[in-house]
Amino acid sequence: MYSENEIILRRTLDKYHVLTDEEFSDFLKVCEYKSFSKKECLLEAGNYNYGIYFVISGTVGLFELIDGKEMYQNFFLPGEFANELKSLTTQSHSTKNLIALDATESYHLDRQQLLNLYEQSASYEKLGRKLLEHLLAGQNELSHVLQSLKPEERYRYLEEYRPKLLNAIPLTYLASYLGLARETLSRIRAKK
Amino acid sequence: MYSENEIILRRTLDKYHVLTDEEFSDFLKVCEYKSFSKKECLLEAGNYNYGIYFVISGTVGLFELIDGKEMYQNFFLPGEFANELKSLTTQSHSTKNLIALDATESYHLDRQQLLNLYEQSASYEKLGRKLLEHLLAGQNELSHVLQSLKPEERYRYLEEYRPKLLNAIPLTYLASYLGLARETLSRIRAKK
DNA sequence: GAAAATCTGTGACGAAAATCACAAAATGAA
DNA sequence: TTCATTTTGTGATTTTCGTCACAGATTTTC
Repeated sequence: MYSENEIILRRTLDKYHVLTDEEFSDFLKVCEYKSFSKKECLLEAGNYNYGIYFVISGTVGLFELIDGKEMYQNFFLPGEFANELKSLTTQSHSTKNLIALDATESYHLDRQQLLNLYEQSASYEKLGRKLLEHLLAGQNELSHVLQSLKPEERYRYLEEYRPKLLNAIPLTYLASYLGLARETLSRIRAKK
Repeated sequence: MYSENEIILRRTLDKYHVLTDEEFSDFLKVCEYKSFSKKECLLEAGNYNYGIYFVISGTVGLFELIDGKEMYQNFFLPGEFANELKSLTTQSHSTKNLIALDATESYHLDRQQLLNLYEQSASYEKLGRKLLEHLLAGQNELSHVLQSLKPEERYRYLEEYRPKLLNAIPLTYLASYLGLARETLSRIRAKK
């Protein structure tokens, strides 16, 4: 009936709001399977943003080029929705890049088709709202970590709350995510 | 017909999604006018979170006590929705405080009544979703500022994108918001 | 499997920011 | 107004972290 990947997607959506079979079936129609090889861009700076990606397998990074350096602002693991929200909602060109950090499988959800869904039923609005609530809570927490925690505490925070990132992501990228120099993070990890 | 404050509220909502007169009228029913004197708490750490506040006049700060120090994580000015989202959505006790930094007028929007509205019409869901999109974009930006910008650049960011905060909020509180020592921010402001 | 590219570890060093300390200024309360 | 409290400015000192440099390790590419 449903493929393996479709079941994973549904389980993920269920965490936010349970769709009926019919609603989920319509939802699947806006999903287009796309795979990316390592280092391929899902969204490139300067380009228009056509939607978001549900990560099935692999890893996706969000970064911005600042003084020629790739500053990572977020990471998306399987079961998460990789996005660059600002350009998506304002319909402007993105200043950031979404890049596959490993070979990655995804469903692409087209922006306009998502908007159509929103008009179709309050169920999709609710799903979107709850997903956003979840994303915002996470982003609040990240800001807090950066505002108040010392380098070592930031690392401990990752260990405790986002341990999967430690294995999946090169330390170099994690450093920019945590607002630290690569060497500092390396030394923190070295002791103990 | 509508009071001054109700018109301000409506104009604010319109920025996200336009409600019909009837919808807005129902919306007003969940709004309860509340005023706070300076230093009064809208939400206290340890307490249950009963909703969000639309700021009519004054200033509201969101802070968390860390090692006995008040670390400010956000500020809300007139026309904004003061909130502590995590405890609101998870229905848990708040670890943070919402406090009036000046004499403040607000509408309190009761959590359960908001949930009822969501069930009533997709229009409210859409409003909530769009408001959340806006909040998330702002929070993404703040994280970026904290991840990538040096102290002086953080101050310039405030000057450029949130200049009202510079006047409305004591420098001491802004320092924690920007992840800096109070003295550092004072010196940045001193030169030039 | 060899070469290239990327990523990590580690020392030395310096710059930047945190901390400490205290005085001055501004604000608020009685 | 006066006193108390809060907020801000500024110097001296210490600490932390970023920067630079380079070697070793790991991963990718062909």
